[in-house]
Amino acid sequence: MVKRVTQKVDSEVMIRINRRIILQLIRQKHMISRAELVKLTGLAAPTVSRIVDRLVNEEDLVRYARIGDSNGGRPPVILEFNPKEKHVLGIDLGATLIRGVLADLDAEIEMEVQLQTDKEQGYQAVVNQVVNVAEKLLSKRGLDASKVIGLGIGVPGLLDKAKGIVTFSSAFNWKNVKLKEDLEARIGMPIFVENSTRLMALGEKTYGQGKDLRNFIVVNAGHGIAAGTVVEGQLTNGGQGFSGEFGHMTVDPNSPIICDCGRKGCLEALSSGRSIALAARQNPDAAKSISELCMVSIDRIEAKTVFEACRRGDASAEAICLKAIEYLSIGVANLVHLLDPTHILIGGGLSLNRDEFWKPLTAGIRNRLMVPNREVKILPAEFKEYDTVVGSLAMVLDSILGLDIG
Amino acid sequence: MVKRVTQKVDSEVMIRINRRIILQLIRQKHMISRAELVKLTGLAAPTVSRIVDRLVNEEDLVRYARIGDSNGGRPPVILEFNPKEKHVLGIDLGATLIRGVLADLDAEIEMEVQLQTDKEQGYQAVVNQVVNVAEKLLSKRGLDASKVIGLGIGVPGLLDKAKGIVTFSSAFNWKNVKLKEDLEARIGMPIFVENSTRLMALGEKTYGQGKDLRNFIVVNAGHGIAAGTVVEGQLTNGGQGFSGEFGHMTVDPNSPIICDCGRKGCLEALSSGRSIALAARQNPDAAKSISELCMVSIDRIEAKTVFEACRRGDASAEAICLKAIEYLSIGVANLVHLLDPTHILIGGGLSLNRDEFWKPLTAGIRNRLMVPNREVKILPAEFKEYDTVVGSLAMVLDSILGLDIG
DNA sequence: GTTGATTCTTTACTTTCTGTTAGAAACCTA
DNA sequence: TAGGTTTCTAACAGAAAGTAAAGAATCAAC
Repeated sequence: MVKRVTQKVDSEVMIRINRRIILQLIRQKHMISRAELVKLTGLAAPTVSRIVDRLVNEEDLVRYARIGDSNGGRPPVILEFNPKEKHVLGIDLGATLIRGVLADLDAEIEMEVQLQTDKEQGYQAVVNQVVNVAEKLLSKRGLDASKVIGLGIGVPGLLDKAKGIVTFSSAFNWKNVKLKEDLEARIGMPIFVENSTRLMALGEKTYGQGKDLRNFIVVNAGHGIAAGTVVEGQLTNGGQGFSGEFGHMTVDPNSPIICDCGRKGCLEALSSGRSIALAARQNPDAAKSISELCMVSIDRIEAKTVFEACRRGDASAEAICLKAIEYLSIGVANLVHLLDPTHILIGGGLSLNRDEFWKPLTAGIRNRLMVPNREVKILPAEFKEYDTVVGSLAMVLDSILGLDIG
Repeated sequence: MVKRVTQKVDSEVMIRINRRIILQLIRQKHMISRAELVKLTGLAAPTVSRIVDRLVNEEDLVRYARIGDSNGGRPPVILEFNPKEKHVLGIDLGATLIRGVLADLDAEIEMEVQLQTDKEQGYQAVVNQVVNVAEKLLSKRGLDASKVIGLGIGVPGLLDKAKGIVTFSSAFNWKNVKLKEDLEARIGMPIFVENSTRLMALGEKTYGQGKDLRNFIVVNAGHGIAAGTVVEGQLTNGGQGFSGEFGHMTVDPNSPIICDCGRKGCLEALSSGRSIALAARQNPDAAKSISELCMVSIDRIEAKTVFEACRRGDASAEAICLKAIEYLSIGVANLVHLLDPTHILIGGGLSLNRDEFWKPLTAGIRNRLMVPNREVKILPAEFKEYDTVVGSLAMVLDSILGLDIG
């Protein structure tokens, strides 16, 4: 067998690409007429009609929604993505929280289930929890698996997307677990596994702030730290699917703090929510004052608590937060210099804080950028804590609708 | 005017892509038959023949070279990229050296001219030098501009490729100079301007180590430091064309050393050839011992000298080199975690040193990588000091041959 | 040498896309 | 109701790739 070099184009590829363009637009614009599709794609009107016809009559993916308002002549037929009675499941498998959602084919969330992650009990327990969440989502609506086209799940860690194997996850302490296989055996539908941060980027790219952007980065600043990068319109996977391990960027080689990965000075060990909580708990003065101010016991102090203390004017908390944010700014500035994105979207738990997080961060980043790079826009991720889940929906829909191919 | 969203595909696009695939293969494989093209592309034989026909008879870009050896049947006609009497010019505009080459359409270098860069005299003087180099390359062969399809030039710094404006170059102290325009006025042929490091990556991708790779990074470790990244087969430009400013990654925020860009702890200020030379000159002990050992005056100590002293066993020189290399390893490891390339190619002046550079570098990088990322291969760039020049040839050929589109 | 198999290339024809042109359908304005 | 506008469709043309089969040039075997 000869190894093909590049993808040739024949009429089959041609129609597949044009079909994809049209399907993408219908999905993105939500409600759109054929006339508009003609203008946006540059395709001839009969071509658009033909493709839409097939999507409506053969593939059953699109439907005629209603007659639109006239623009001075015959009113357009408005098309919409066919919600049918089909649904998608998306799960964000976080270190502390499992968030599952049921959505329609427009990725509109219809129901949500949350569960505290019980990771201490090991891998099988977590798998059980995921199955549980999926079953709850179905049963509450009285749906069976046949009404669901698939389940997308975002996991923090390194993984082999195609095989659905989690190669390594420090958050869960997993090595080479066959998550896709194990879930497919329990849940009767196609399962898609991907890194949570890359899913955040995919979510923003498909439905959020990144819709019309070609170069942007989503920074997931939460319990851990990672980045999803979109370069020239493409979500990057890296050579082995490990792209985005931003948290293990060394930002201070002289730092005494050792990361979970065993190395010194990792961004994640200096800026993550986990590290902020740790710093507060381990500093007796800070721990005492934060604990008193926010009325939680010292071993219950979380990053959120530290930021709250900061907001209430606690100096020791502020010092901890500013230090962490400073390192994060260094890391983000490094990203910008390297990849020159037009936008930086920041999500994850930390991004849910207000000025006490955002002001020093944006200022810190800009201070560290070379002049021309300062054009970069720094924004909160659109879907906040739902970013990964929205991305997991996008992933399933992309696969099923044939939108993720060449 | 409506903004198009994605590129539609019609028969014109179809033939353009297939033409490009075939042309790329002919260029890459150097000598290839239509039968092989059929196998490699998956296109039908008549399709390949038709496209090749056009390339031979209408476009005059390919020619029948000779009859190949039989494989048990009718012997194949071997095609080659048509060298005709056409040529390309490539220039590497370095901070210390201007290297110009004349090459055939296979990017085989036919002649070379070098000039010490006279950047102290300002922009116009450098433009004059470039014109000079180009004219020498032509006149020595008795060629006139009509025999040359274009000139590609690599410049260290940020630039707007399309307009050919160098936005900022610290090496030359230029701001917003219209290099393309100014050169086109003096040299009667199309001029293409690009960042030197991205050209290194393009050179490796087109003709070198990166030929069959989809995710790799070329690190230019020389006078300055920068990186060219190829992600999913695409050379990245970034949102504004500023991608690759690896040298301004902060690797030690507590370092007292201030970079040309005004910030502290930039990789370039800690690891570049310039910084190594500076460190040696400014440390009295080291300067004295290196100067004596290598028999050069202190103000003539360059990075090369320091490495030589290191090779000859000078401890102070070794300390300086190891420190610089350590920072470089940190930077490269950061790159790997972020983008997960399969290969790292290292070029630039520093890479021309031997074990005293490579051993601590590869060891340092691997030490700083998380386990699964250690699969990455670290290799010297194939074309060494000719990398940028080869890339500039590739750029011109790509543009002229229509290979850089869609 | 002649014959048959093998490999490479071309010829003639089919299929399947998109595009063009013209006209029908459905609305607005006057 | 008439004329203009926008949207959509029908019929046909054009262009590309593909298929099948024949032709061309070799090798191998008798």
